[in-house]
Amino acid sequence: MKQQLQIKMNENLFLRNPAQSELGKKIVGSSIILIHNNGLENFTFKKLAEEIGTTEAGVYRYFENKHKLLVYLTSWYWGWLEFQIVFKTNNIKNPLVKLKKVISLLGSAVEDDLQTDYIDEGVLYKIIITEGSKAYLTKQVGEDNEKHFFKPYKDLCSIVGDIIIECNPIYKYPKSLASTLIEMSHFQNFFMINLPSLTDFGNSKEPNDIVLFLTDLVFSSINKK
Amino acid sequence: MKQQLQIKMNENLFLRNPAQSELGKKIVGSSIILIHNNGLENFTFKKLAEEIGTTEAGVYRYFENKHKLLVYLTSWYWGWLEFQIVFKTNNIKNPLVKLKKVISLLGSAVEDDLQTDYIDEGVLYKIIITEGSKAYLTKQVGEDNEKHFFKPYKDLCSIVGDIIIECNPIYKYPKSLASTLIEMSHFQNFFMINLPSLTDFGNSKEPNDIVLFLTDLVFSSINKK
DNA sequence: CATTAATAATAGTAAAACTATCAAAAATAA
DNA sequence: TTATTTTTGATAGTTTTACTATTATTAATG
Repeated sequence: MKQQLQIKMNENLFLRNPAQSELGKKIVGSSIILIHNNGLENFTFKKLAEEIGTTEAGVYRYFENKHKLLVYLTSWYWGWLEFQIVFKTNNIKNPLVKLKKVISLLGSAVEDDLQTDYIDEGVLYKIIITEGSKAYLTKQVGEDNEKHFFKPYKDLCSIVGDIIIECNPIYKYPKSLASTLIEMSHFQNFFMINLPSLTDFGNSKEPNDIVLFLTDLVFSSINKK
Repeated sequence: MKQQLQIKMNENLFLRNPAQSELGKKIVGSSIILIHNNGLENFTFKKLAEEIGTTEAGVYRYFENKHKLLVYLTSWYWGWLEFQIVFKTNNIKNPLVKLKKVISLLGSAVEDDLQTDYIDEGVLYKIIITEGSKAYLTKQVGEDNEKHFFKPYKDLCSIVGDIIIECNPIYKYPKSLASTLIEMSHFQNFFMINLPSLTDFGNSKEPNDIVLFLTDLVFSSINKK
């Protein structure tokens, strides 16, 4: 019997749980592809409905609107990434080694995880880079936060922050360094591809160079005497 | 005769130059207020037209669409900030002192600059924090970049990168550190206000704490032996 | 004063973002 | 297995957004 990874999602993000039906899974899976192809702004529920052979109303039965769907996708991603990080650093005792591993997991292109059949994590990673911050850069961030929509993201930051503290218990800015690290793993990637002069990796276009930069950035901060 | 600061804007951002007419100035000035009040997503040309007593068509004569207007506003801001930075660090010889000054200019709340009558820089700063990255986090970033829409932002990053290089000529990531610094001066501010657990300033809510964090971050990186 | 250019007023279209209804199909429970 | 509930498909409709077009009026300029 093959195991399936299930990410527990906030119930307020959807009207009907998309993970529990074929149509729901198609909505989630195809929305990732379509957002990647069209960009969030040009992605519509109508296009999505056509793509998967249902109607607009069919999509609306699962998600109230585009914003909730985006928050759902980003939450799923952060939950998935937290799992990856916890899983893959589980046996590492040395916090410095652990932190290095985290940075490389954050920065390297994600390949499709076969544990989840209907979601292509590689494409999801790409839309998180371009569209991810739009989930919280809104007027309703406060309300959304009260509904715990950003819990997976905050949990991940918290885990990274805790590792930083393990590395250096007197470092003053573990949370801000963690959020900086996570945000920059995406932004430097976006810049490298799209606005290369904002980075030092415009020529190589090598994701691992970002990992080296972030490693240098983080370890300089926490190793300072 | 009182001096007016004019920021030179890319001609492709508008259909008619808003800086050269009363209506144009009202469009720019009020759009800042309305985007701040409604958020970019709920801001429409219709609301803007009503606010300033013209019609939708009136606004469309100046800006092709909301995206171009946003890019215009962000460009204006980066151009203005570059001017502030160049002006206020002009007499500083020591690059370390200069860099510190830049960080504090980036991180501190902007007060209304009286040299520009129709733009409230304080409010503009706030919308740049929340909406600024949406100017380039789009599907058409490549095209927009070819039209040099992001030149003011790139110029600013370049100036900051050059100061970093002056501080430490062998530092390997001046451009990425510059873009990290600039992005984080906004993101940490946004997080501090809206998602405080992602920062170490949730209690104080003091912008200057962000300056201290960023100063520590940058100087740790460039002072490493 | 004549000409050109900018604006206001009005109207209209296409698409996006929803909501509602009802019948058919599928899942589930008795 | 049938009865019941749930989910989906098909269709239709509303409101708002994002735009374009037309013409008369007003303001600027030569």
